[in-house]
Amino acid sequence: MKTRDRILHTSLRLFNEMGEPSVTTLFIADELDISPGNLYYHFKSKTDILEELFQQFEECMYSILIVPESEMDIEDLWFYLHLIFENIAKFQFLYKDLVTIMAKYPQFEKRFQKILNTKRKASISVLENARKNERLHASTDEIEALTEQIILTTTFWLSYSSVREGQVADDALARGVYQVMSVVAPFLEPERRAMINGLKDAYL
Amino acid sequence: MKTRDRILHTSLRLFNEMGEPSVTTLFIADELDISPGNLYYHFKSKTDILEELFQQFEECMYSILIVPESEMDIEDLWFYLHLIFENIAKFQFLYKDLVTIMAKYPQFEKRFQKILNTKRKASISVLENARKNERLHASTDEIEALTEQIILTTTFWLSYSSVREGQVADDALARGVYQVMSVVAPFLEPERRAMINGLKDAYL
DNA sequence: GTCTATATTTAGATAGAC
DNA sequence: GTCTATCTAAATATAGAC
Repeated sequence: MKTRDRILHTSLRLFNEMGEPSVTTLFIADELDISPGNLYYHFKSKTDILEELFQQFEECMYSILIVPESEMDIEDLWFYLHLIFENIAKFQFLYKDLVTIMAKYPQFEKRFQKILNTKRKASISVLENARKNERLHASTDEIEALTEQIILTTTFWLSYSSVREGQVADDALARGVYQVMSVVAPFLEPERRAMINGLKDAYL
Repeated sequence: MKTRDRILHTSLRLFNEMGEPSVTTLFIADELDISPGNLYYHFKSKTDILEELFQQFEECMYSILIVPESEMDIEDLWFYLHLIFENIAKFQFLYKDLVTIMAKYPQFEKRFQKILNTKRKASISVLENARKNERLHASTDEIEALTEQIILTTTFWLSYSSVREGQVADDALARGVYQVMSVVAPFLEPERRAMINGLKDAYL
């Protein structure tokens, strides 16, 4: 593995473990047993490391978001949410210090907003489709509020876990998926609603 | 107004407006047209300013949280959520950079967790009570998930607004209250549910 | 209580030898 | 590509005069 890639890899791990504001360039270099000068040979600034990681994040997220929309069932939703949450967990440093990072690196703000908007559109599309197929019973206002709730929960679930328990627990992802499903459940037919409530015993 | 109080007052305003990480002691002093030395005469460190503001926050929050529990109706909930959200907005700097601040000032972590736990207990108590009175139709698991959802939403609604729109809009509070109500609505009787959905037209 | 001037610390970044 | 040594800038904090 080349030094440049090791820097990216270790930076991501340290950011996720300790929070981006606590990780200095010197610390990254120490962790890799290389000199600060060497690190700055490969990246001209800390911002450049962030920029490359943010690009990776964007690519991962969009590759997930282009897939679905029309032919998604509730079982697919469960699986799909896992994909989203895994990607969020992979770049959790972005989410945990979201407001701080957006203030410190304003070049990311519009791009993150665009991802949120894409997610909102995907969510509304899936829910409207489920309504057409009579699997979801909700008004347009309810679908809008439900979408806000889904995006808010996916975005801040790891922050919430981390503040609540002082760290992100092993089952935080599964709990996040369950939590989002529990928001959708009340609008489903009784049998599907029971299925979601049953997921708690099966997975948590 | 004494200098010490002016420092607290202006610090809170600047933290809320710009985010705690962006506000230096020098900037606070400049804003007040006093010298840094004067600021450090009144507070021996930036942490001391934070400590006093956090205490104010705790007192405000607990004074709201001891009140209710048993005899609260859905109309009261609407009013009560406004109180909570107003207090959160008053100390929004804490919420917007929550994870960052908890990492930088670890002495606040347990105390914030205690507030979250108190809120959770209050929420469960109110919901269980509503179930007893047959105004809420939900299982114990559903009440638990609903409570998580309510706490998550109140805690991160301002962060979400701020990231989504680049700032906290004027109607962010009202939208937050509506959003929480919309999470509870599906578990209510049709007439109360319709009332909550009607709140959108009335207030937003 | 308040000021000016300065010290301390630390993170980010560069220069130049190897 | 990598190292050592060093620089700069910014933020926190202190000393001592008034």
